[in-house]
Amino acid sequence: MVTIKQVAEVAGVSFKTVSRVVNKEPGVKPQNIEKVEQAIKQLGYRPNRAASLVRKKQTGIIGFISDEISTTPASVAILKGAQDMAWEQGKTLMVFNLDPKKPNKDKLYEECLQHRAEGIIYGAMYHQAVTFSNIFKSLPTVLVNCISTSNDFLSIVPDDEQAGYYVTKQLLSKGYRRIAFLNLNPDIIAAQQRQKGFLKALDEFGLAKSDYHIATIEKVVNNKTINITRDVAADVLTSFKPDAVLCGKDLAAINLYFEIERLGLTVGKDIGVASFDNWHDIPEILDPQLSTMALPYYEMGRLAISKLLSLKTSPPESDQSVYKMACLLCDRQSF
Amino acid sequence: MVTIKQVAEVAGVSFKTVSRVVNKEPGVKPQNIEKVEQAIKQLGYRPNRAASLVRKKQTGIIGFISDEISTTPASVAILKGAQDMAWEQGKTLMVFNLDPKKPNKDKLYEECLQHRAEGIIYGAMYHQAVTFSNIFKSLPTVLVNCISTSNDFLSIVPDDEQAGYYVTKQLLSKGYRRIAFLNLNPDIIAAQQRQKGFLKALDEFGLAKSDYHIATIEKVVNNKTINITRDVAADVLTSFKPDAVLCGKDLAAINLYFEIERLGLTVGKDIGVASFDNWHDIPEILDPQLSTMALPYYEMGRLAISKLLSLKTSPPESDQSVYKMACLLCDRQSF
DNA sequence: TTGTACGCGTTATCAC
DNA sequence: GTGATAACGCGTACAA
Repeated sequence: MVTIKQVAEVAGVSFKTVSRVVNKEPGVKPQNIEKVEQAIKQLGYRPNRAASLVRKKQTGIIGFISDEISTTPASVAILKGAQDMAWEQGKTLMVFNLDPKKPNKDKLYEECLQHRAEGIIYGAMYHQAVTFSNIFKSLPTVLVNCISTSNDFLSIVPDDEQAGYYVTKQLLSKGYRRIAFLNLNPDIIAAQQRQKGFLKALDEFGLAKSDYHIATIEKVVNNKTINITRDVAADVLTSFKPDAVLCGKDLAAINLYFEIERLGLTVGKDIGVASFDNWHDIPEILDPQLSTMALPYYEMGRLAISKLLSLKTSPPESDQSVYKMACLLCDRQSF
Repeated sequence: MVTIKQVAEVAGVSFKTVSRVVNKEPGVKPQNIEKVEQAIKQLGYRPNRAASLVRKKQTGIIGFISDEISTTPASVAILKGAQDMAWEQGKTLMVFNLDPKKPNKDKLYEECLQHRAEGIIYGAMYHQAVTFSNIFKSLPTVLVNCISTSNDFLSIVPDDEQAGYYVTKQLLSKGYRRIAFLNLNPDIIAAQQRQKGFLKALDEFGLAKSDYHIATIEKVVNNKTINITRDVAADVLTSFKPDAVLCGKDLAAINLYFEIERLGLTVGKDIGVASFDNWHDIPEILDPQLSTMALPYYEMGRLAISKLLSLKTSPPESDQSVYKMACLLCDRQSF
């Protein structure tokens, strides 16, 4: 490997001058800059990142630990947001994924420490509460899409209550008055908060208990969540007869569309449909295209980096701060 | 930050002995190992990876450059496979994503070089031909899900021809004799190769031209691919009247299911459906569940690392080697 | 504007 | 078994 000294020799200057050119420090004769740059090109020199990191106190590395990257697009979007923002801020993201077979957060955190990361982002695949060991206190840490069970980290989560509230208000303001909510597993945070928002919106419009219906489209069997949208939708559509259905996730909305068509109804005409996620290409492949509350994963990833960087300059106001990010409605044709 | 020397002082040994313990080198008195480990714990010492990398020749770092991580699950699965295999081999993956707005492979490659990566994996989101500059020759490089336009890199791609051939044979052996192939954009490699396999299987069964039908479900307008499955399916189903449909991707199979139901037919009973991808949760959310050719992205990621590591010990047999990985049928209930 | 001496935290060599 | 000492490639401080 070519070193700074070899470049110096070829360029006919001291290696320090080369260092100055490489790091764009001011105060080098243009003539010498030229000479050095020529030598660099000629020899194919690349700065050795590791060597420079030893000397510098700031490594510019941020560790990103993800709880499971493959199953949902959520963690991917978060990662992308974080990566983009990190890049813009001149930082490098080191990404580590938990092994789903034997998840060991501490081991990955250890890895980050060894790389002298300046901070850690922990991203979860769905909005949940996670328990962290004390080792996580070693560095500034920001949680994304999850909160800590002991409430001691800065967290960035989607504002699921706002999402439930907003989309319900939109349905109501378009005239729908008999809404069924096919919610996710009620044990998860998102489901609880969305339901809260849903009820709040209904309440504001003065709707009675008989005007809405809430059902669950997920069943947990042996720790595995299974999707029962098809059956639940069939039941709710025929018995409750809603004029609009709010669905817990875009994927399940596929099932819902099928049931609605089977009953001879048309989505967006006979019955309104709204959903949550804005999951990849799903909303656009459906006919009519699905109006859905987009979960702001990308923006959450971006914000995580900003917050992390500002954490380092100014300590957090309180031990617990949870940033709830507003969700936007992707307005299409389903209601 | 705690250094090896501080540990040595606390443990009452020389810093080289600490280094030996940390790196698990043999030849240290058990007594001293104990002392050192105690001191490490007490001080909270973590080895400085950067410093170690300066001295070692092998950095253990592999660069992973992905052309666009967010749009498709493909690159995510490839990444995960690569990450798992790298971890098993004691290597660290440094992940870089191309900026879709201004993709600059060379810049990211440069980054990898500066980190003294030992090799590079370049992953694409769909099976395509990519052009690389000469800088990519600097390190052992393996391409995944793409080939080089100049055929000078080891590539790992799905065997789309085999996939098309295999799934068609399965359809035929189940008795289907009038098959429509709703293929992807014919400009992409996957579409071409699958069609080749499709035709080969039909030929082996001695089917005439009138017994099959090929249509395209993607249209390119202003460099944007749009999905026209719904219309194409409606047309093909009513005019050609197939007894089975082979669909280019799971997402489009959703549209196909809708059209089939609309015509009063039942998937898996009146008409067989097969597809390609095994895209996340889609095949399982459909009713009946979709039988589809799984693209072996995860395994491709794993193989990429293996091949990369073996490249370093033994140079490639020839300049161009393309590994085509077989696709497996995920047999469910749609045919 | 340029160069020298030194140190960063670690691994490698070799003598004890 | 152990520990000086050198070396890795580079940044910092300061002198020239």
